[in-house]
This record gives sequence, structure tokens and C-alpha cells, in this order.
Amino acid sequence: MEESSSRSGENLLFLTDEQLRKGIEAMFFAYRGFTADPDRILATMAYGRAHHRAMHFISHTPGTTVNNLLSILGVTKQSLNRVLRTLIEDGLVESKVGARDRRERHLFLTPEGVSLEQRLSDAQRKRMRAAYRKAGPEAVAGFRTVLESMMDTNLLQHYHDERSVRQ
Amino acid sequence: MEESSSRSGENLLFLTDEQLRKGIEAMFFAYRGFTADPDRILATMAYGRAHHRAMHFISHTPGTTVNNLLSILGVTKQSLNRVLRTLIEDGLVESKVGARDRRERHLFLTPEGVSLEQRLSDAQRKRMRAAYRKAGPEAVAGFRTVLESMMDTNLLQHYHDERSVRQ
DNA sequence: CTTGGAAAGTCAACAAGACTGACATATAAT
DNA sequence: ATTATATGTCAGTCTTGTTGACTTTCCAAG
Repeated sequence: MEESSSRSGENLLFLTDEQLRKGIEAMFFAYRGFTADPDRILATMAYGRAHHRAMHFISHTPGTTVNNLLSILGVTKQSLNRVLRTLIEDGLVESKVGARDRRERHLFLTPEGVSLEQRLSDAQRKRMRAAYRKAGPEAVAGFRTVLESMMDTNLLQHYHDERSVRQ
Repeated sequence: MEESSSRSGENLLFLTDEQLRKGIEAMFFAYRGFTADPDRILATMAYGRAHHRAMHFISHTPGTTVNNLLSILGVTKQSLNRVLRTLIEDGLVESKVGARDRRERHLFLTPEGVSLEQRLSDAQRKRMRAAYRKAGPEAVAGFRTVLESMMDTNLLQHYHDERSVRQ
């Protein structure tokens, strides 16, 4: 409730409860817009947002293992497995037994998987590009800065680990 | 980062597919962090994110009707009703028959509801405040600008309508 | 070499929370 | 009186999360 704390020289207007509340609502509405387009496409098939997320990260890091994907997505392996199973059955994802460790499964998108993933992320990129263009490069830099501070760094550890090892 | 600004007059580096992909992933990870704290609290009771959202907007716009809430939240009435019913049963939300139009129900938080809502949004504000403070006022301005461009303005129509009428 | 634990992945059953569709009730508007 | 609106409810489905139990595989200690 310390609204007028801008007496100490710095302008801290952006830290008032009202500003924070607006930021919270902006996150809610923006995230809904952010997922709306791919969701519309996915609704026409038997897939959901979870399938999109899995395909996104497989596309980005081909050959990733189920365990890596679990850490990145932050769900249980049983939950991911259901999604993965349908994607594999439908020929969008391929699962290859690991050469080094035969317990591991390395995941890749098939050409059909690449095609759907592109269709989905094109829709998402289109909206993101429009927002970026409208806001301008400086706003985009600020956007990224705040988002990065908002992430739960603990949950992200695996993501960075995995990429540095694998690339 | 911004190596080659303005070669054709404008710097469009921030619109490359790779930058957009990073923005998309940042949204995903940040939103997860954004909801993590209230989710942890909610998990200890019989409530979920849907209850939090309902209480947030009732708190912000006391006396709002069920229909207004439906438009803002973008869910079906059956879905909202399930949430609302439990909140009313548990004494967190009060539903008053409209004076002007007795078909309408006006929604308010009870003292208990206010208490829980505060506990939840305090957790969320805390993280948002930390992110804002770390990023600084200019980044925050950019953050808000991009988020506002990313919202689906069609879906938000009701929100603004309702607030201008009601305040 | 064997054996026992740990790790990776799969299967089954269940719950939350979204959805649709049909229907009921009360009230308002025409 | 009839029609439209606001809300609430029942039944059934879907996605996506959960826990628990299981198999296969690897590895390391005896």
C-alpha cells in the first residue's frame, strides 16, 4: 500500500499496487490472445495445447529425450506420454531408441509433424510479429526483459542445461 | 544483441523468426512463473486457477453480474457456474439479486473472500514487483505496450464496456 | 558374474476444468 | 400473451493434469 514512494528521488510509480494489478491483468489477457490462434487450429483436430507445446520443443531441439522434454514442460511423464503416444501413432513424431543408452527415446518430428508445427507457430508468430511491429524495438526489448525476470529460474534450469549439453 | 541497426532506415532485427520464437518461449515460461505462486496456495485447498480468476475480477469490479464475468473470463456459464457455486457455498462470494433487474445476480466478495483474494494476489504481485524492479520503468513500459498489442481486442470489448458503464 | 537398485519409459485409472446441448425458472420487454 | 434475457442445472465429452504400478535397461557393489 505504499503508493507514494517516489520521494526517494527515483520514480517508482510503476511499482504501485494499481500498476501491478494492471500488469497482472495484461498478462492474463495477453496470454489468452497469445494462445488463441493455435488453439483454434488445434480444436479442429483431436489435439490440444499440450500437443503444440511438445511439438514446439521437439522441433526446436530434435533428438531430445522424453526426460528432457518433461523437465522443460514441467509436467509428469504420464501426462506427456499420453500426448506423445497420440503424436507418434498419428505419424507426427518419431521415437528412436537411444544408441548410447537404450532406455532413452530420442524424439523427432516427421515431415508431417514439421508441417503441422509450422502451421501452428506461423499463426502464433503472426500475432507476435504484429504486436512487436506495433510496439517497436525498444518496447520489445523491455517486454523481453520483464518476461525473463518473471520466469521461475528454478524451473528453467533443465532447459538451459539440456541445450548447452546437446548443442 | 542489436548489431546492425538501421540499415534500411529501420532496425527490424527484432522481427526475425528467431527473435519471435524466443518471444514465444518467453511468454510460455513467464506465464508459468506468473501463475506458479497462487497455484501453490490454491493447491492446498479445493480450489484452482479458475476460482482465482473469478475472485480477482469480482474483487476488482464488485457488483459485477454473472454475464459480465462470463464475457471477461471467456468461459461458458456452466464452467463458471461450477466455480461460482463452490465459492458461494464456501462463503467467499455473495450473490445478490439485482434491484433494477431482478434476473441479474450481482457478485461480491465476503470478508473471507477478500482475505483469500488478497493472499493470492499478494503472492502474484510479489513476483511481478520483483520482475518490475529488476527490469526498471522503461522495460516495464515496453512490456505493457507489447502485451496490450498482443491481446485479442475482440475478446476484451466486454471488459471495457462494462467498466465504462459501471464506473 | 550375479544381483539389486536406479533410471527411462509405458499403461491404467482418476480428477479438474474446460466444452456442448438440452432444459427449467424467473423476470423483463414488446 | 408472447417473446427474449439472465441465470442455474443436468448429462456427457474432451484435454490434460495427477498417482500408482509395471517393464526394460543400465550400472555398480558384492
